[in-house]
Amino acid sequence: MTSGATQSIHERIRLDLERRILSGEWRPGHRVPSEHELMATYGCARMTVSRALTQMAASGLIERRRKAGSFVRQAQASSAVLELPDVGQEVRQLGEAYRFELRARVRRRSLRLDRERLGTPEAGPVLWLECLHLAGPRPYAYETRLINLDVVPAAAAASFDELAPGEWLRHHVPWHSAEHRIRAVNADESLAASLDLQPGHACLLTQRCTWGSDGRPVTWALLASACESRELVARFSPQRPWAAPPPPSAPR
Amino acid sequence: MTSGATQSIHERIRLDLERRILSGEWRPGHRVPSEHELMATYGCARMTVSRALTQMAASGLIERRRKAGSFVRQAQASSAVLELPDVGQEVRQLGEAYRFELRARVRRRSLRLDRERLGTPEAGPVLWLECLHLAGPRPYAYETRLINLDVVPAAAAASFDELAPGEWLRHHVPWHSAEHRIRAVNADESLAASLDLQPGHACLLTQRCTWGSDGRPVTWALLASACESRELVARFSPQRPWAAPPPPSAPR
DNA sequence: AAGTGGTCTAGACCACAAA
DNA sequence: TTGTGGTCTAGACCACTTG
Repeated sequence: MTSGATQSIHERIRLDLERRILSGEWRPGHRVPSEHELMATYGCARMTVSRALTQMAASGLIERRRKAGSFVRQAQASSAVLELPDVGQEVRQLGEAYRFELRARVRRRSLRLDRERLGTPEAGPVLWLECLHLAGPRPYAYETRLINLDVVPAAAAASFDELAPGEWLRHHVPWHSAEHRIRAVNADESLAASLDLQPGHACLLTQRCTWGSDGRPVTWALLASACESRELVARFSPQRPWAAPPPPSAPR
Repeated sequence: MTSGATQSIHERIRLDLERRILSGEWRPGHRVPSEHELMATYGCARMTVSRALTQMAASGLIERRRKAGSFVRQAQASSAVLELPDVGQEVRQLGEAYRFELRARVRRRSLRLDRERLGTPEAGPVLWLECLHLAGPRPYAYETRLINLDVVPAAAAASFDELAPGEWLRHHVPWHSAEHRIRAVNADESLAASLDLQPGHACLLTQRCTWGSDGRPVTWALLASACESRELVARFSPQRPWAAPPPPSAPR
């Protein structure tokens, strides 16, 4: 009924319950049948029912409370998944030729501002980079970046002529958590000159701070784009707020 | 070792494996031990191991292939969870008094532009709203909104004097998917006047389109704020990109 | 006290894909 | 062909928490 492909029992149960919730038939606060009731309804083992309910609880659709039961949660459209591709990918998806130019590269002991940006008290060496990303002949985004050489010493020797700093880091730092701050700004003279705009032109800024698996700050980056060049998209779907992105490629 | 609270076996297995991956010990493409090997390692049933691996696959950390095994996936820091609270909540979190003023309210047959914004060919009735959100005495954001009265006929009778339109909808429409587009813009004269700014001042725009559980468009909204007022934050953590937000309150 | 969820076991059968 | 994951069963014990 609901889909064409072969469907496991726990999947069928989950989709049945989700349909009732998403359609509004079961309002927030409504009590979902207990595991024993669902066992009887679907004629299956308790673990199978439990699996369906556990998934729904993980996705935030229901809340489970011992002795009380499972309840439909309040709608929570307050978070969405924001896609943040590499600048290069972004440009190529627009059908434009991508290239970048390294505009500045300074190795230095961290200044106070650097340490504030990285959120660390340690006064280690850092690498300061500025980089212009181009879509065809036009400037697309101006990147200023700080790399913590205490954490990524190899960056000091990187040439950044093939890979842009952001991509280079993604290839050399195993994994990380990150925080993005998005805001608008009127371009100052320096930024306007870099992006070939009039001063005052509205620009979109995305500031990213990244931490390594040990919690130490890896890099801080600010990406500025003219308002007409760049737009960010975030999507929310209650069906699968937790879903994994599709496999980009098979390993090996 | 890893945490203080009591820890289930599947959780312990998952954290063990995640630590190896996040630390870089197991690079992308590395083969994770098979379920049988992990059974032997941890001395538990296969279902327990399977549960840990299934969760990791759901979160995108590994990829599972029959006959081949489970493999560490490529790092994918390209998506982050963007928090998008109600404007009212946002203002109150800044420690300011929140109120809003309804500035326009028009019921009409949908214009062509309305249908484009809603993404529907149907020429049904719509409600056009404009609304100023204030933080203390200062304008905080200007909202323009279109509500599809075919889908939410009750909105025609709503007064919007207690609840802002966005909150009213969240209470009256059961669930939905949504798409957000974020960009910057120079304020035109009209927007500048509404937000008490100079024309040309950079503003952050978040445009939201929402669909009901049946896939029909519910509402389209544009929120504009002066660049210094508002900043969006998106976080990425490979540990739990799929994690449900904490329960805000118990149902009932 | 009792109902509910949380977890676990020791099997089982099957589908799939790589060797 | 065979190892691997995907799913399921029919129990079990425990913890929690509400009635």
